[in-house]
Amino acid sequence: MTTDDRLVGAASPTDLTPPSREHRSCPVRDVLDRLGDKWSTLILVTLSQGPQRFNALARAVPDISRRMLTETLRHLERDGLIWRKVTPSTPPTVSYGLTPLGTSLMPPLNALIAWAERHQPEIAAARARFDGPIANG
Amino acid sequence: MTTDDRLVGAASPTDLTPPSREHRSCPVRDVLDRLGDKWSTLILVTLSQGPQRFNALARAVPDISRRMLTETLRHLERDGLIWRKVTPSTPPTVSYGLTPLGTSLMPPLNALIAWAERHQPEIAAARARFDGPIANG
DNA sequence: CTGCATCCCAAATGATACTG
DNA sequence: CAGTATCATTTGGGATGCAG
Repeated sequence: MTTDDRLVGAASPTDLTPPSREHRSCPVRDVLDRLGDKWSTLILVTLSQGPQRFNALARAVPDISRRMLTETLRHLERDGLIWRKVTPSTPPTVSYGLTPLGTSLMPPLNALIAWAERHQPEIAAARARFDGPIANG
Repeated sequence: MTTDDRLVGAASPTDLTPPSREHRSCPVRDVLDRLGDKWSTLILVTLSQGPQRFNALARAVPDISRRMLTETLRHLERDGLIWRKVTPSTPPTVSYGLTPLGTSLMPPLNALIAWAERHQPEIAAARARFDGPIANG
């Protein structure tokens, strides 16, 4: 086995079921895919600063459409990373915030963000090196 | 400012350029998006076990097509996370491996994977709680 | 063995209008 | 205010065949 079992949803050694299709059952990939879905990380980081209402989030995450905001919030809520509280006033207000589970995700997530920040110059340099030769012929 | 500046590509306080479009210039989001592109993480983890040849990677990452494997490897190479070495034999062989930069990404990445593994039961439970009421009416 | 080009379909996402 | 529904577009990604 050359691939990390944690990421491909390895079957037990005695289970010879061919992995030809539907590896989606791997829980780790499941979580990572969610974080990679373009908006989740941004929303989690925003909420890590404190609970926010729907429109506040929409304003805080500039390019997101209400459709995507709603959908992403639902996913995060479903996974137990954020809570949703409806105050039945008129007009009704809905606020969102991190759950303890969501809060526990922030340290590793921030570590990744810190890595990205820190190594951004190296990445930019690598890209310049990679892209440059094309211009030179 | 309610949103984390690191993730929305904040301009300097004196730069009032409206952020209405094209936030893609944020380097941190740029990196996170790359990690979220479904295959990059899997390839990085596989390569963290040592250099691999193209077909070995194709076999190690079960569901990937050659097209996606090539493309993802190119992206990672461009970003300086992996190297690519061509041995001009017949038939030619090409091997890939982590660069020091790529290696430096593994600790935070593994931390995130560890979080996902560790909290997977809680996430599954949260989903069951969220999905359950639908069946109950 | 590697990898690029093409075709094609499915999923993701934005825009917009409507509802409670 | 906080969504939901629909439409149109963009993008991701698989299959396949060709080339070095």
